[in-house]
Amino acid sequence: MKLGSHKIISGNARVVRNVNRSVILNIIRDMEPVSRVQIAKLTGLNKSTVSSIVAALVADELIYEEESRHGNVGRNPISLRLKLGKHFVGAVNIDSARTILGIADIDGSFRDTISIATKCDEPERFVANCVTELSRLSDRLRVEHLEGIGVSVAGIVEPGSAKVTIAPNLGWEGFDIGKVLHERCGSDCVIHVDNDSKASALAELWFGKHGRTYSNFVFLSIGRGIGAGIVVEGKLLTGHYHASGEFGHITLFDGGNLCSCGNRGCWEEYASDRATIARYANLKHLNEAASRQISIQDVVDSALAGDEVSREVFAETGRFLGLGIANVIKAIDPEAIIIGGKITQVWHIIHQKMIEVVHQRTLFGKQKDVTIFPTSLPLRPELQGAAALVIKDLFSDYKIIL
Amino acid sequence: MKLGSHKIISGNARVVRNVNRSVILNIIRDMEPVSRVQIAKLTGLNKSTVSSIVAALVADELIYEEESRHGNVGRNPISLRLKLGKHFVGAVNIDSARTILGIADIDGSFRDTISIATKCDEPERFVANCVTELSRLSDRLRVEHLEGIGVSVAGIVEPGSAKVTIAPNLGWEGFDIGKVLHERCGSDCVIHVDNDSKASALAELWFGKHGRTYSNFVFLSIGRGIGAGIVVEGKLLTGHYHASGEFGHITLFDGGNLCSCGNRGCWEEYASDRATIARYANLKHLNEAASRQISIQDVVDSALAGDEVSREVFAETGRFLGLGIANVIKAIDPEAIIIGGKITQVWHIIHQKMIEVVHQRTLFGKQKDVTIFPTSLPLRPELQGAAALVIKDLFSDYKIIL
DNA sequence: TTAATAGTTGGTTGCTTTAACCAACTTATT
DNA sequence: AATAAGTTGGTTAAAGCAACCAACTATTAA
Repeated sequence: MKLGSHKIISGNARVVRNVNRSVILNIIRDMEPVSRVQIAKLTGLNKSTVSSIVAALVADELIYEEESRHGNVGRNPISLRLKLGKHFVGAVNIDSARTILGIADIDGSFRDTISIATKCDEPERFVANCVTELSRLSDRLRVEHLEGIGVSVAGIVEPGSAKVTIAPNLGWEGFDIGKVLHERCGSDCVIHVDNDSKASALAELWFGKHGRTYSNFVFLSIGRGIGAGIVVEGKLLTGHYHASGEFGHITLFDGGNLCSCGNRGCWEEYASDRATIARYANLKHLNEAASRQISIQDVVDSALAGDEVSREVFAETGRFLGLGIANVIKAIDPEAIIIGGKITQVWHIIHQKMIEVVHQRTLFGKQKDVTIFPTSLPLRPELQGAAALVIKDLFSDYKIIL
Repeated sequence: MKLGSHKIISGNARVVRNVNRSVILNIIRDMEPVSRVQIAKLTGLNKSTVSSIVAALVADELIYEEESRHGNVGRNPISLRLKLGKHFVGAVNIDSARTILGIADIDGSFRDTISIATKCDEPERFVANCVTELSRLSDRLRVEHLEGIGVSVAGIVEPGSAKVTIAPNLGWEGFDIGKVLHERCGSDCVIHVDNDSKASALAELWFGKHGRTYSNFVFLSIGRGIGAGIVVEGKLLTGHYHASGEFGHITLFDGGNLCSCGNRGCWEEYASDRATIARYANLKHLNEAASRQISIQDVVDSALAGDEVSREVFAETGRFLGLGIANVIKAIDPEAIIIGGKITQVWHIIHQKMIEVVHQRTLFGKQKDVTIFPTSLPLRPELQGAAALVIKDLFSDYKIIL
C-alpha cells in the first residue's frame, strides 16, 4: 500500500455505511428487480442491515418498491428498482467538429440531446455557451435541478483540476474548462471532465450490455484517431499524467507513415478513419480536393452498398486494427476488447481479418480467445460517458479492496 | 462497480478494524519511527483508536515501542517501529538455470539464501526438494516457524489456483505447483505463487527505495526475455488471464527477427540479454559454439573493462530498450519505469541512448519526463518479490477505495 | 368443497456487540 | 504554567443476531 501521496482513508461507522449503501445501490442497478433477501445473500449483510439501508435509499428517491409475485411458497418479495425521472445530469461531448449536449437520467438514458458546432478558437465563450444551451434544454424538459455536469473532451484531460492538458484536434492547451463551468454554474455545482475515450469506456461499464459482463476490458474508440479507455476490475485506469491508453501512437511500422504526433508508423496512421479514407481515396484515384470531401460515413455507405473497393479498404483496416489490438492484449491482458466508432457499422467486413491477425499475433491459449466486439451503446458512447462521469459519483462507488 | 464475478466485500466493524490496522501498520512500515499522535494526524483516526490498534500490533509482535525524545516542550513521544526477528517467510525464485531460496524477515531482508540448479524435467520432485532445502535452511537459522512460502516463477502463473499456466523456459505447462507445495508443507501453510516480473515489481513497491516514492510504475525485468510488472495506485495489475505486461512480445519491427513466440520483430528479440549477446557475438565474429558460451555477464564485464565493441553493443541495446519503453509509456502512462537485470550494471552506457529515444518517441510534455532508473534492490528482485507475496498478506493491505 | 394448519420465504423489531469517537484526565517535558 | 503524548471511561453509529410478524402455498381433515 502506498501512502503519503494521496488521502489515507481510514474506516469508521460512516464509511462502512457508505460502502454498504454503495454496494446495495449498485446491486439494485445491476440486477433489478431484486429483493432485500437476495441482496442480503449476495452481500453477506444481515437482512436487518439491508432493510435499514434500503429504507434510506427509498427516502432519497434513488430506488422504489414494486409489488411482485414469484408463485413459490412463502411471502412474495418486494422488488426494488432504480427510480427514474427524479435525478438528472447534464452531459457534454466536445469533439473537433460538433459538440453534443444532453440531459440524462441515472440509468444513462437521455431525455433529449442537441448538437451544436464546436467553436475551437474561443474556448471560454464556447464552453459558456454550452452551459446556456444545457440550461435551456433542461428548462424545456422541465428539469429544474441537475445533479452535476459531465464533460468529455477529445484530448488529454486532468480530471482533478478539470483542465484540458492538451487537445490537438481542438487546438486547446492548458485550458481551465472547470473554471469556466464553475463561473457559469456556481462553485458548488458538481463538474466532472475527462477524456472522451475514457468516458466511453465508463459508459460501456455503466450502461452497456457488456460492461455488466466484463469488468476488465479495453474500449477502443476509432475515429479521427484511435483512443482507448482501460477498465481494470471495474475501475478506469487513468495513468499518472491522465494519458494512459495512448495505443493510437504505438509504433506499428518503424519508419512508416508520418503521424501528427511527430513520430512515424503510429497505429492511427493505419487503422483510424483518416487512414481508411486515405486508402479509399487512393484506390479510387481521387484528387486531393475530392478526397478531402470524403467522410468515413461515405466509405461505410459505399461498402454497405456493396462496393468492392470499399469492402477491400475496410478489410485492410480490419487487418491493421488486429495488429494494434494484439499489442493491446499483450500489454493489458483484458477479458474483452470493445470497439466504438463509425466503422462498427461494417463490423461484418472488418471482423474476420481482424480476428485472424489477433489470433496469429497473441501468445497463449486462453488469451487468444479474448472476445472482441462492437459497443452495444445505442448513443454516442462519448456523450453517455460524460453522463457516467457524474452518475458514477451519485452512486458513490466506494469499495473495500483486499 | 462490477459485481457477480468475484466476492462482494461489504463493511462491518471487523472489516473496519482490519482496514485501520492495515493502514496503521503500513504507516509504521513506511515512516518508522513514528508516534501514535503522528499516526492519528495522518489517518484522521482518534488518538484512542490508534492506541488500541497499536496495542494489538505490539501484542502480535509486529511492532515494538522505543523511547525517544524530541527536545520540544511536552511529553516525549513513544516511537513505534517494525519488530524484526520474529516473523519469517520462505522465498523461492525458480528460473531456467538456477533456483534461489531464502528466508526473509518482514522488512524483506534475507537471513540467508542458497542457490540450487533447476531441474525442469521433474517439476514435482524438484519443487518438493525446494521445500526440503527451505526447511533445512530455516533449521540452520533456528527459525522454527514460517508465516508462508512465496514462489516466483519465470512464466505465466495463476496465483489463485497456484498453477503454472505456461513457462516456456522451464518447459512447464499447467503444472499444479501449489498442490506439490501443500503436500509437503501441510494444507494450512500459506502459499503464494506468481510470475517473476510481477513479483519483482512487488518487491520494488514493498522494499525498494523507489516503491516508497512511486505508486504508479512499471518494473521491466531484462533477462533472457523481457517481462514487466505493472503497478497502478500501489496495486499490481494482474491481467484477466494473469498475463498482463507481456511487452516483451510487442512488435517493434514488423516482419523482423523470428521470436520464440512464433511472431516476428518482438521487442525481446532486440533488447533482451539474448539479443545483446547475439549482437556482441556477431560483431566479434564468434562462431556459433563460441557464442553459445558467452553470458551477459561476460559482455557486461567486457564493457566495464572498456571494450569499445561491448560498449557499442550496449548502447544499441539502450536504443532498442528506449523504443519499447516508449510503447510502455504510451500504453500505461506510469510515473516511473524501473529496470532490473544484469544490464543495470552498465546503466551509464545504455542510459543516454535510451532516454534519447524515449524522449523522441513519447507524446506530451510531462510524459516525456517519466523517470527511468535501475532498481534499487540489493538482492535479486525476483527473490525479494517472492517474499513480498507473503509479507504483503501479513500486512493484509486492505484498502477502502473511493 | 371448505377450513384449519403446517411449512416456507420475506421482511421487521428490539436487543447485543464491535469499534470508532469524544472529552476529560494523567504523564512527562521545557 | 504551558504543552505535547498518551490513557481512560463513557457515548454513539451501525452491523449482527434472534425472535417475531406477514404473506403465501401445500396438505389434510371435516
